[in-house]
Amino acid sequence: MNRIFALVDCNNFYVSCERLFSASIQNKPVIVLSNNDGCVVARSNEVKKLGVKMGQPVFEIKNLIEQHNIVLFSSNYSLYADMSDRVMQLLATFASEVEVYSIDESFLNLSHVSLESLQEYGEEIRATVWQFTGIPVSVGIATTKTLTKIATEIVKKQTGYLGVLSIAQMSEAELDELLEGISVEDVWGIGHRYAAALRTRDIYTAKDLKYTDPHWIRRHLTVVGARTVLELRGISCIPLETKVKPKKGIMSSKTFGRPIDQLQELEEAVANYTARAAEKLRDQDSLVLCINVFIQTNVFQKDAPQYSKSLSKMLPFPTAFTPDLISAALEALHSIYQPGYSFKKAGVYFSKIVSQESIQFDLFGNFTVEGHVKKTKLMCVVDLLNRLLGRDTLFFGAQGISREWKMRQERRSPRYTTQWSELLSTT
DNA sequence: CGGCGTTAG
DNA sequence: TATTCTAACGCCG
Repeated sequence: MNRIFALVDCNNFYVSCERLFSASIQNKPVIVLSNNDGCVVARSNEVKKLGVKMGQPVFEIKNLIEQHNIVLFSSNYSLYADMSDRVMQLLATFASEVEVYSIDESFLNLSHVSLESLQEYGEEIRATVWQFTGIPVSVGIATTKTLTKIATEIVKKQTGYLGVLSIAQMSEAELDELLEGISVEDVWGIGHRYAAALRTRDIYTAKDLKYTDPHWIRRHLTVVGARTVLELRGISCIPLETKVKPKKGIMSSKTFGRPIDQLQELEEAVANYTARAAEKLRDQDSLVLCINVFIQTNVFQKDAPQYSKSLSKMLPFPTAFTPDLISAALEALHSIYQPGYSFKKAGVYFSKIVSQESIQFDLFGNFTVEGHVKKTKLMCVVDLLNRLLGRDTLFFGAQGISREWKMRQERRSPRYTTQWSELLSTT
């Protein structure tokens, strides 16, 4: 029996979240900004029509913003994450297997639904999410994950589908007709580089790609590209990943709100990023063995002196204890720091991540079981308090207090759904 | 195995 | 004046 997949994709997700709490921006052009309010990361349809691109720097569209009264928001991740949870919980009631693919997308296994009722089933999913969360979604249904992406693409771009399209029951000829209308760079897994390579071989549409020689694809687009071709042919080879896998790398990095030249401020920033990364690490019950610290000046400032350096440090034994990680990070920072530069960005990256279960004892280092247990318990308490009472209720001295280097976020909406003090009120 | 390139959201 | 962040994976040497 053929498998059936659905892709449920929230429309302009961050913008839709903001619109839930503001009646006045329903049909207005709305943009959500990246960290530091620097780039566009979400656009309402009105803004897409104006030609604003994903990731575009805000300063490039300053005039457009004024001319069209575009409403700007800083990103409000507490709100988006909470709304995402609510949507995903609802989706889980429609299928026994769900893959939460990103903050605004899930794949569902719909193999239990008959071909004739797929369209209707999709419409029920959409109506339910809308009723209980107010978030509009698009649903694409097909026999492979790559084809669900295409169905969703069509739903979003062409009017008349009302949010749901099943192409699972279509004949090969009908399918090919649809694929002919999709540019090859709009196929999932084909980015701008691969698209350019394909165009040199006169491959312009999803249909062209579907009928391309698999050996050529295998050579030039790797095994991933070969899978994409098979998926376009209706052969499912990208399985549903239902289990959340622990991350193999954890990164915490940010551009500063303003350039930094003092070592002490860099230390604060690096300590903070390390603390964040360590939280994520403990969240997935992991320990880390290798920590990498990097700093860089403003790469866009062409005429300013540039400096960029990173350094990895192996830890003596795997740990998730924030103070130990901060010490290691600061040591690395001191090795790479050069005075006389204005730094604009720093980051911390954890690699060689292992499960807490499979801890390897270090015979020669100063690892002791008692010490490990004590540190684990302490971090448990810190995490618990911060979860209950808000981030940074407890933090380490090295993280600093004033944090003047912090990113700019001048237009963040209230955390309506996760902070009692920020509930929507009418007064 | 590390570095690089590519893609995704 | 001004330009996100995070993660995965395949290939190659």
